[in-house]
Amino acid sequence: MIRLLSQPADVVAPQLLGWRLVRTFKGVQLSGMIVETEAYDQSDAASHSYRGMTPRTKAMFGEPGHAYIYFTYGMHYCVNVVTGKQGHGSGVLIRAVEPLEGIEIMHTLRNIQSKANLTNGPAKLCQAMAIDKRLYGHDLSQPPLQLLPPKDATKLDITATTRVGISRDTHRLWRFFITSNPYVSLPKH
DNA sequence: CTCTGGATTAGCT
DNA sequence: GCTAATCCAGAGC
Repeated sequence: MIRLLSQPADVVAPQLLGWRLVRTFKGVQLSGMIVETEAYDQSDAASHSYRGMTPRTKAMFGEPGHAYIYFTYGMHYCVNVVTGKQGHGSGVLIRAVEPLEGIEIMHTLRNIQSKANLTNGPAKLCQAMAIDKRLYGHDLSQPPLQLLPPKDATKLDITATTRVGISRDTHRLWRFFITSNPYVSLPKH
């Protein structure tokens, strides 16, 4: 797993599709299959690591396989899997998962009335899985937040597009999702 | 110190 | 399609 994660973010991002994100929360297991990712690298002006290491982005420059979590728009958290070698600032943003276990708890954590999906957006899945800054820098090989390989080696049909919500380096095809999966954040694009 | 805008989302028009 | 919500990192002075 570390062998995979120490590669560049744009190489790792499509390969994390089909992996599971497992959160142990109050003794209950919440899990989902990763269906959408985006790559960010220090050479990329859209990345938080572009301007070098700061207290906020420290984890992106740390060990691969740990969590880089950031807070944005005054209310949302998003989670990345740190990639690349120690000292290189890169990571893979988890943009959507397909809920597998603990779906009722996720509904409670999301606290929404609408039928909008539970985990089809980077901040939505963090809310549904109780992921916030307490897990900043967490080693994803350990509970209470783990990244686990797919159970089977089915070859996935993957689509690559430009990334969502950025205003610089917009041309890179660094967003990856499982083609036709209903749990991606923006099926069209 | 002050200012700006963001790897977003829900709810309304 | 539009925008409020609501915090703080990063930049500029």
